[in-house]
Amino acid sequence: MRWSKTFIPTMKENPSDAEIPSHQLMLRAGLIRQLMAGAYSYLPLGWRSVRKAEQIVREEMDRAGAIELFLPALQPIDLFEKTGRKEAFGNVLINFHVQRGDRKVHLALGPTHEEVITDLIGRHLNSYRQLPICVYQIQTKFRNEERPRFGVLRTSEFIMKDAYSFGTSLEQLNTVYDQMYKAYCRIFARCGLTYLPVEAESGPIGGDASHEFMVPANNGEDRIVHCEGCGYAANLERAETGRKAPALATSPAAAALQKVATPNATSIEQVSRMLKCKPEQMIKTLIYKADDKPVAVLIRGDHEANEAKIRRALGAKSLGLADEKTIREVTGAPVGFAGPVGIKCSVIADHDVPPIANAITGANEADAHLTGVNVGRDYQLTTTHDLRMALADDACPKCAGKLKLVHGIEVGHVFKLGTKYSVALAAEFLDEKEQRHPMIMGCYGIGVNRIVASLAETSFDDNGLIWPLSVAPYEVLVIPLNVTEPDTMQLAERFYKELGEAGVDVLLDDRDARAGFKFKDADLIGVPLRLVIGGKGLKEGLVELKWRTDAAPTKVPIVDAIARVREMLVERRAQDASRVPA
RNA sequence: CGGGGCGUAGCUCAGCCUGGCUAGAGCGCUUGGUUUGGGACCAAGAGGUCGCAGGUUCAAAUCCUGUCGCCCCGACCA
Repeated sequence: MRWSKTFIPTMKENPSDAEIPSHQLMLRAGLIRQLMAGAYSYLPLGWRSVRKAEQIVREEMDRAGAIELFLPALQPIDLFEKTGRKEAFGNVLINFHVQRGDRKVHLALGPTHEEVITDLIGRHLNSYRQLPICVYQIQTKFRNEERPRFGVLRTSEFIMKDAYSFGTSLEQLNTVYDQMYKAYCRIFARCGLTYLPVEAESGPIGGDASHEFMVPANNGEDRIVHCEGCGYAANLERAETGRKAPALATSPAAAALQKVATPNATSIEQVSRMLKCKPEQMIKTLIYKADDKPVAVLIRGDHEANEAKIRRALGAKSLGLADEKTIREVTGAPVGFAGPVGIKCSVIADHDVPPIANAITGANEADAHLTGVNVGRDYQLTTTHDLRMALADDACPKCAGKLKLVHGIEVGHVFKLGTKYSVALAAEFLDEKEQRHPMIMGCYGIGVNRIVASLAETSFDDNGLIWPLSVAPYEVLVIPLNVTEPDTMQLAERFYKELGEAGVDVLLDDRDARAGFKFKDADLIGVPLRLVIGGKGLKEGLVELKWRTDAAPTKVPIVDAIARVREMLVERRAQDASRVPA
């Protein structure tokens, strides 16, 4: 492509709306433009990268045995009513009525396609002999983001690869899951991303039934816990800690239990300010309802409760914060004054609670707290659990190391669904004994735009983007220094033509602009390999080659240039490929 | 949805507090010339319903009210 014939609106200055690197650079390099909050146009350069990422995804899905198809973005609302997800999605589901003759039809724009695919497969596959099968598509998804943000990272419309597997057994599910997991590793590695597969919260199926693929980045919305020692990685909701249960002995320094007035102080922050104590001196008492039974959960004041851990510790199916009425019944006080001393329900505590000597907690009485609260004497525990969100420097659950807390961008998710959708939509098969069973499903998503945005977010320098060869919009940028010089231009045209014929993605900067201007643009858009023609070098029969990441160019004789470029590309590709797992 | 910020030329912004001639700058754009290896220089231009609506006033980019849009923090995100 010739620069003068395509559309690459680069910008020297950062648009004021853009704050994070990927957003700024994608705008400045002319990859995207915003249409409205949460919706972006992909300009030629940006679209080429998206398509390259998409193609890598496609190749790896095919390699893993998945079958590509294409489902409608328009979906009848009934499907979502059947699975209960109209409710579950709520506002996120974009849905509307359209007029058809004298009727109104209620439609939704697909936020994902579990319903559609389950309906389709359930209708047409009926026998265990036809299973397992894994199908996928690359489609635009629509989710009404309440708050779109971070440029292209969180939008209301995005391209997603979604795959769905259907099988007759857990073994079949596990096999596909494994294949998908491996395919994902290859995909992100091929895209040149630094990625981390992390254990994710997976609902009632439990175990390791869900992994998210994260790109560590400061601006990532997700928080993940990572142990560099053993490689353990999990998202914050899931992350366990290696803390041990402490002794449940009353502190020898236990002071007298005292009630203090704390009018209107209902939060840890308010109480700590009023009593001039640190939050870590306090016990936060949260009243939950676990399968409709109230339970008091004790967490150290400066810690954050993890509901999934609490649910698992209690062995409960459902868990939610209790309503005001329940709290009054259990504590005899309004919300904000709960404490373990004398509470009328069962109590479980996090490991870090009993070691607090002379703790401060609610007095189960309005406008009052207790000080000098000590385990064993004032409240009883038989054991403790890991009930809070992991923190940096917590012990690793898998080794002797310490956990690190990092932010990440979720680029992929693999998930064992089970039979939720196949039951709701009657996707059943007949086994060899003529018994009906719901199919066992898995789903596997990849945010294609997010691959590109994650690269922009993590691979750049002061001058602009730095693309890996595999996802770069063009592989080689040919820059004739002076397009009005016939010798220069003639050679540039020849290189452009020959590289193109050799299957290289080449961009020719044929603009009549000064050298410095073109170099700045070249760095900004980040094309991996730069070939410069003109000036003194040309008179000596030399041209210059430079990787985007090189400090200085190397001079190559004109006659060798094309061969050298091809060689360099081959070497780089091999180098990149060596980082892709088998 | 709660909190905060911002809407003036294609982009970045000044002017607004304290109302007053024809609304400014830099970059970009057009034309001509000089330049030509890291975002050149000179000259001449084009480009603005000051987000929109209403109000106050002799007079509104500026003050008031409403509204729309965008950004950030939080809540939410099978």
